[in-house]
Amino acid sequence: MPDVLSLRAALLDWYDAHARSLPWRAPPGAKAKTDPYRVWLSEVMLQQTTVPHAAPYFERFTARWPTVGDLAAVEDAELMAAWAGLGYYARARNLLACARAVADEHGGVFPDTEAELLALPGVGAYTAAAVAAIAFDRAANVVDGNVERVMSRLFAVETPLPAARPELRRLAALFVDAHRPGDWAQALMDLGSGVCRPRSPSCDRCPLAFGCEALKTGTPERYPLKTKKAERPRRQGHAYVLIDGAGRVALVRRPDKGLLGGMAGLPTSDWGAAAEFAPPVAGSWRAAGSVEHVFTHFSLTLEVHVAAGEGGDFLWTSAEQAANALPTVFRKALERALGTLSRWERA
DNA sequence: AAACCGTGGTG
DNA sequence: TCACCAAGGTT
Repeated sequence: MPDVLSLRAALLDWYDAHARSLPWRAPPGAKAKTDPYRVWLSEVMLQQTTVPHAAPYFERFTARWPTVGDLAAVEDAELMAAWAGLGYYARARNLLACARAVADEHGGVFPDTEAELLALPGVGAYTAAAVAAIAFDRAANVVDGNVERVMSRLFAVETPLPAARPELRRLAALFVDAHRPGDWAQALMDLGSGVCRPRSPSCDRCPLAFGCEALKTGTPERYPLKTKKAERPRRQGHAYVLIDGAGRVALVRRPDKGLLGGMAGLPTSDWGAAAEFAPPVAGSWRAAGSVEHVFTHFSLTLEVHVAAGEGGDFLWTSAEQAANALPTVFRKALERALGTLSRWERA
């Protein structure tokens, strides 16, 4: 059994020397903690999202909305447009709901306990613990995918995920301490992302190698064990790009719930095993080829169609503004349509 | 509690 | 190529 105290000391020492510098992070041991607003915003953006993908969004958001009060005052559509491309759009809806809850119910100040944080929209067990530890120095058990992987390897846990979650959480709790809880959480995540990686872990650079049970087995990358995932079904659909004389594009606002909820979108058919061509308005529609997109739980082929037209119950938006406000699947379709149009015009 | 919910990088 | 993966939360 690895010695918890030695491992703790080794990882904190390693963090002091090797901590990544990130836009939302205070240096190791810093007396002035990061603004809770910035910690919270970064944690929400980083849910299931890589640092390189989230970082530019974080910079834009904090430049535009420096405080939680500024964010709370933003219009829904403006926030959804700013989130476009980051994915998991429920996060953006909950982000706004959370900012408004902090503004209206907490006097514009983030609560500093895990329980109160957990009650906020879009803040689950992980995010509540992370904000409590990093922004408020609370001894919270911060468990994310990195921590699960590190624990599963340190203790060579043979139970596969997701069944192993409770056990991994108990193991992680063994290390939680009132001494530097925020640094501890971030040290574990830096270790998980840079050293104890899912594939080809760098055990030769690992400060915890001396106590790692998985390393002793000779195949540390076997951990954590996982149960097989179901395969992704394939769906088909049509997307309709209607363009008026001023070069504006007809967009719709998608329903708040469900896939891409609350986002601007192109008019489309239903998506299923097969899709019927039924454009939203009559006109001389021309086929512009297709685009592929992969969502979490299905793959989609979208046949793109273009026509000239105007009026109707649409949000008429300049092509440039549309490209910036649309989720990626529709941005692909729009680019396909515009590229095809310019080829036709040259011919 | 299993299913749903995006995107881009990677080997 | 494509399956896997990333600082999860909600229903």
